[in-house]
Formats: sequence, C-alpha cells, structure tokens
Amino acid sequence: MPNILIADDHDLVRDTIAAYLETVDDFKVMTAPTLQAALEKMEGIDSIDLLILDYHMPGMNGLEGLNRALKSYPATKVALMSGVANREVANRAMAQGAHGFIPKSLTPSSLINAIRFVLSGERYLPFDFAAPETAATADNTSNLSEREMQTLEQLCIGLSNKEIARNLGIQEVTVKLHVKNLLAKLGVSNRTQAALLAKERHLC
Amino acid sequence: MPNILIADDHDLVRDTIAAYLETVDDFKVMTAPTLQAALEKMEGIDSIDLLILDYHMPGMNGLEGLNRALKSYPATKVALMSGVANREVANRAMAQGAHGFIPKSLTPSSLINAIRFVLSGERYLPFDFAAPETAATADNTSNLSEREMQTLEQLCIGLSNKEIARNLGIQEVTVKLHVKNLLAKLGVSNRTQAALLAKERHLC
DNA sequence: TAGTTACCTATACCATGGTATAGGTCTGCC
DNA sequence: GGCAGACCTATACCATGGTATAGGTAACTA
Repeated sequence: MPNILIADDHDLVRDTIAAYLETVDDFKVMTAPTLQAALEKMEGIDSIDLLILDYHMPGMNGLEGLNRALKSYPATKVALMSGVANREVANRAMAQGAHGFIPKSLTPSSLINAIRFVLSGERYLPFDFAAPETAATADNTSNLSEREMQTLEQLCIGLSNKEIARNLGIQEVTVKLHVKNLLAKLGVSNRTQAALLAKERHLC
Repeated sequence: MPNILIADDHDLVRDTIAAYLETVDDFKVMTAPTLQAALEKMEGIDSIDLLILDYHMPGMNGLEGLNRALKSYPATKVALMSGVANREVANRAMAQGAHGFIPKSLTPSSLINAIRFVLSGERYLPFDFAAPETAATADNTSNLSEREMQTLEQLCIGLSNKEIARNLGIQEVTVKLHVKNLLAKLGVSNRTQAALLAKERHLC
C-alpha cells in the first residue's frame, strides 16, 4: 500500500484529492499545507513513496522547493502539481529531476494513472505539456543556426564570450549576438541555464 | 585486435609509443600529427577503438579538441595524453567525458595497462592525478561551508546572484562573496563551470 | 581572554554578459 | 532584380558577475 503525501495550501483542493485517492485506490494519503510542513512530516515517516508538491505554496519559492525535496529525500518520488504552471515550468521541473508533473486540469482518472505511473518508476509528463515542448524545445535544437550550435557547445564547457570568440575566429560582439539569440531560442535567461539545458539534452 | 590512433605532433614521441604498443601487445596502431589529421583519418576507418590525443597539439585548443573528438565519434574511446597537464586539466578532461588521461610520465607497462583498461570500458585516471584530486576536489565538496553549498545549489538551477540573495534572505553582495569563494574552492573560473561541475558530481 | 572560523555587510572597481540598433556581406530563391 | 535569411561587425548602454579591502557579529576553542 503506497504512501502518498500531498502538500497544497488550498485545503479544499488538497483534502478532496486526498479523499479521492483513498477511496479509489489502495493509497494511504497524508497531507500538509506547506512545504515546510511536508518536509517535517516526512522526517517522522520515512516510508513516503510519493510526495506531491503544489507549485504555488508557502515555502516553494518557484522550483527551489522542489529541489530541496528531491535532495532531502532521494528515495522518495517527487511530483510537482500546479494549476497555472505553463510548459516551461513543467519542463524545467522535469529537467531538475521531478518524477512527475501534474496539472490540475488532469481528470481524476488520469491522476490515478499518473500516480501509478510514477510509483512504478516511470516519469510522468502529460502529453499536452510534453508535445508542445517537443515543438518548442527539441525543435529548438534544430532552430539553432550552425554558429549558434557551435557557440552553445563552447558555452557547455563554461567558456567566456572572449574565449569562444577566439576559438571560432570571430569578434566577441558576434559571440554575444549568437548567445543572445540562442538564449531566446532555448527559452532560458542566461548562459548557465543554457549550458545546463544543453547538457540535459545531450546537445554537447 | 584493437585499433588505436595516436595523435601527437612530436614525431619521436608518437612513433616510439606506436612502435612499442605494436610490439608489446596485439594492438594495431595508427598515428596522426594533428587533431585535424586524426579526425580525417578516422573518417576513412570507422573502426578505431581508442583515440589518444596529445593535449598540446595543433588544433586542440585546450580541451575543445577533446570535446570535438568525443562528439564526432561517440563509439570511440578517447583518451587525453599530456606531458605537462596538471591535475586540474586531467580532471576537467575526465569531467568532459574523456575515457582516460595519460600523463607522459607513465611507465610503458602502465601505459599498456591503461589502454587495456580503457578498451575494456573502464575510465582511467592515474592514481597520482586521482588521489590529489580527491584531496582537492571531492574534498572540495566538504570544504564548502553550508552557505556556499546552498549558494551552489541555486547556481545549479541557473539563478542569478540577485535571485539567490532573495531566496536565502541575504544581500546580493554576500552571495557574490559566497560565489567567489566557492569558485576558488572548486577550482573553476565562473559560475557556469561551477554549475556544470556540481551537476557532474551530483552535488545538486 | 584571545584567537579562529563562518557568516554577513559595505563600498568600490573593473570585467563580463546581455540588449538594442544599425548596417554590411553573402547565398539562395522567386 | 529584389527579397529573405544567416552571418559578421560596430557602437553604445546597462545589468550582472567577480575581485579587493575592510569591518562587524556570533560561536567555538585553546
């Protein structure tokens, strides 16, 4: 009987989901209203199989809370749940190691599926979020021009614009241009994120 | 009979090593004087099992050449060889995916061992380089103070100093201090490299 | 008590990174 | 010919990142 801990600050949402899960399937469900409370609860019970975190909830601080949870309890699957989060958040969460992403628009039966999926060791990202991601993300790779790809490759070694310019035999300004365009195409906001993303997707 | 390609611009070094390898063990050895030449040679023969690259050699451009080789021929093991490279280079090479690091101070019999090691699928880093690395690198992890670790974790998500400051509830200047200290302790020169290194070592 | 270490802050400086605008070359295409 | 897209460069501006120096607090230790 899998143990699930749901953390969400909306009592209604949290408790109805919990109740639903308990009636429909053989889940043992606990709840917490904040990230803090969830983590504290986990200290006592170390047999939580799945932790579901609301994206908007005291203590989450964007994806930082997710990260904390993942780090603190490596044996526990952690899924992010959100009503408003867009594709980018979903994908960044997955890239950071989340085991699942649960939009609140999911139907209850799909939720059950998702949870079973995650508990079985798979990672779950709904098609609606995954598919456009492929169009806006994997596509991103091919969107990159040749020079931008070369620039990205060097970014991935942690080189500075100046070094990249030297290596490619062009001016530093030009590198800056490539970097700027490449950041936009990848949908990230600085070179470190670009490097991380590229590593994640084995682009270098 | 494993195929080995040695690329080094010093004819003497290259050819004597090649000859030695051929007499001592059942290696088929080819040679090239530059990275360019090596990569061209590999196009023709796609059955090279091990590519040994001299760190100082036309076309290498630091570790960029290593990266190019690794990327171009994912099926081929690539080892970096160097007479002068220090621990940091060795470890950065390994972190970038090199299958082995061969200091020229290695004894010929150790070289054979190293090559066999790499060919068998292991990754080879001589103890002299690995041990101090543990003292200066894995140790690095524990060298980090708590705040520095927290800062590093956020660096790994690609956050800016300002964001990190907000998340930790401290001033941006303080974050800069932590970042600066942490870069020094990790032996890297900017935040992107720090993030990459941390990811590599699963520190976040 | 004095010394040490981690931590936080301040001020200041310079290097690097990222944005904006504009204009040039070259290639391929209608 | 005219158009579009990839590429390169220039100038300039502002934000961010990294370094240096100095000083303050708290906790632990010889």
